[in-house]
Amino acid sequence: MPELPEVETTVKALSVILNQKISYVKIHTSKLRFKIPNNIINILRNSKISNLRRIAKFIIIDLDIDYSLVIHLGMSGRLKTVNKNYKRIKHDHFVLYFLSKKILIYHDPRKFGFIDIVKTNELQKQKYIMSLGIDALSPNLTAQMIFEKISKSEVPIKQILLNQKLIAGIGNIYASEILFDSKISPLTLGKDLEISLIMKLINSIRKILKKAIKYGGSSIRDYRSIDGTLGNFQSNFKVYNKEGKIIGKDVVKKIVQYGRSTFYCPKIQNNK
DNA sequence: CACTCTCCCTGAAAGC
DNA sequence: TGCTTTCAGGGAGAGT
Repeated sequence: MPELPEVETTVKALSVILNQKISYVKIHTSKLRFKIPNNIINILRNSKISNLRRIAKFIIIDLDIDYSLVIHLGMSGRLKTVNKNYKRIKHDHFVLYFLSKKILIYHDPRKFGFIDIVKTNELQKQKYIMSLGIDALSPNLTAQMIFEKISKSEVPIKQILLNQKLIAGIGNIYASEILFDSKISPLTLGKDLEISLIMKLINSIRKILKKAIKYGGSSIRDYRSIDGTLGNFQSNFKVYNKEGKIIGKDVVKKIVQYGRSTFYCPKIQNNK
């Protein structure tokens, strides 16, 4: 599932299309989470990729014509590139053909992702970007900042971590992994987290996400295969999807919070 | 505004 | 075996 590390890895891998000129755009399915804008074909055709970046879980592909292509992978979205001889497979929804014969494909079985085109200088005004909190890997993220926002919250920390308005980039999988690493119970309410624990939490956020990027970076060698991005990560999960696994004197337990599964070790994650 | 819940979608896995 | 049901997840939007 694409969370911050997978998006970061994808953006890095996309460097192969940097400075490339788009020659042809094909929309196979316009109805994703939102409809792909009609004008996207005209804007993209003949433009050149000038920059690639990530904002939270959004992939931003800047063009040389002051427009930016915005891609969100939702939960099953993947981007893949091929050099030529592309043959469309099921769930390939959007395809960019480059003058160099390289091809970029957006593939998304569940269609939870979306694709948008906006003027680059209006990107920050888009509601999906505007509402985002500080990036999970921002060096400016401080415990004080988070403490001020959650010190009255009755919401459990697991759910707080998923709130993109507060901290952007963490999804359901890494939320469990981060809490396990910081030995904080997912059930702890925001208001009950002392600043020292928030500092610990932030350390774990950085540690886990950076580690995932590192592993993602090594698995991305196989970027052309669709499932390549996730393969190597799973073996690194300590608790996610590991219900019943014995860790020390504890056992991984699965609970459901706000309709999302949470995996944790009740004895280890006791906030001590 | 802040919070909770439902829904979108498909494929994999579990259930029968 | 094969059909049916359940579950997974990011985030918008509705409801409270």
